[in-house]
Amino acid sequence: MPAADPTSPRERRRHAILALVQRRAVRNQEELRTLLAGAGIDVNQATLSRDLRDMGLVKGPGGYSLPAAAPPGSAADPDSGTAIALVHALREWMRTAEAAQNQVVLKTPVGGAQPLAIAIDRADLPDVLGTLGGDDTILLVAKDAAAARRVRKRLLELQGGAPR
Amino acid sequence: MPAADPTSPRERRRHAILALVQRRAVRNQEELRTLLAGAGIDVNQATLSRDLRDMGLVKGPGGYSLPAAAPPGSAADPDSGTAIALVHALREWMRTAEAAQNQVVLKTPVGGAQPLAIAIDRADLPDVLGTLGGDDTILLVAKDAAAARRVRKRLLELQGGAPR
DNA sequence: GGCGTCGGTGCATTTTTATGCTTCAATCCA
DNA sequence: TGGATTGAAGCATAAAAATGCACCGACGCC
Repeated sequence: MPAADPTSPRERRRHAILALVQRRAVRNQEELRTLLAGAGIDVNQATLSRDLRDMGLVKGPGGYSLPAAAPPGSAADPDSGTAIALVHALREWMRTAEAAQNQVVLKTPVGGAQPLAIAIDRADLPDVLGTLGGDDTILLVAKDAAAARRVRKRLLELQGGAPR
Repeated sequence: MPAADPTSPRERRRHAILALVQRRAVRNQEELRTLLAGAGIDVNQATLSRDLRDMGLVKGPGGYSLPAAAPPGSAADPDSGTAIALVHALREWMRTAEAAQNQVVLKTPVGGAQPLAIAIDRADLPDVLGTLGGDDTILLVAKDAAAARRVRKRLLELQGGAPR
């Protein structure tokens, strides 16, 4: 299982994608492919399509970008696939989870915070009042310390839990 | 010039699109077409593509959605087309602009606030510290009352200004 | 060491989206 | 009223993105 090794080619590539997309407008996958090639990363369009999807990037009139983390109850897809998506995202990105006061701080590899934050938002977990995703850190806000601890526990369970 | 009449078919359609997209996940334009047809609105895929672009909707793994209005200096496309886009957006959506204290309140038709807010964000206007888009209202925050008045004036100029 | 499993990627193809060009209806003058 | 102008929208097609399938290399287990 060649997976979340922090320096796997896959992860390097995704970091590069993230950096590119934040720096300049990237209008399509072919353009992205060229840019990556310039950075010595060769990959085909199919893989980029999958990367972009997995990273949660969105495509708008101005090219690809990170969606801002939305407030938890907002218009997101209501189907129950979100739970599965969350488990996936947690396994892929969550490195640590610590509760502090009424907050939970999650650490992720660089670039993982946004997609994970989005997955958490969409899952609309109880006790989670709001989500704030940075680059490699996510801050979850809960009502009080007890709620924060519950959230942390639940995330860790989900990550470790049910068979893949 | 069959344009921004508040009840033009075009505007009705766009409101319907907005409502649909907020209510459920719409994964592609064909699906959107079917949904609209169910609401008695017949339109082809090409027009939807243009609607979606003009409204500033983005497509992510979960379907189409409104991008959250970002803070003004954030990662957006840096090319100068933004200015033109802003003029377009203003003409399409801005109904009124009033300054109050250090703020400017813009009114738009229902559903116009998000796309216009985004256009304003991207244009990165001087004096604009932040933008908050609702459904038919946008709040711009400036440093002080004088700055707010300048912003309002500038927006009105842009809207009325240069030949189309 | 051989074997089965699994994730990741490429290739080929389908599906989805964007767009050039055309038509049509509404508006504005003269 | 007649003619010019303009924007919206359709049709056909090009461009871009998603995906089924196959392969390959890494790893765990026997």
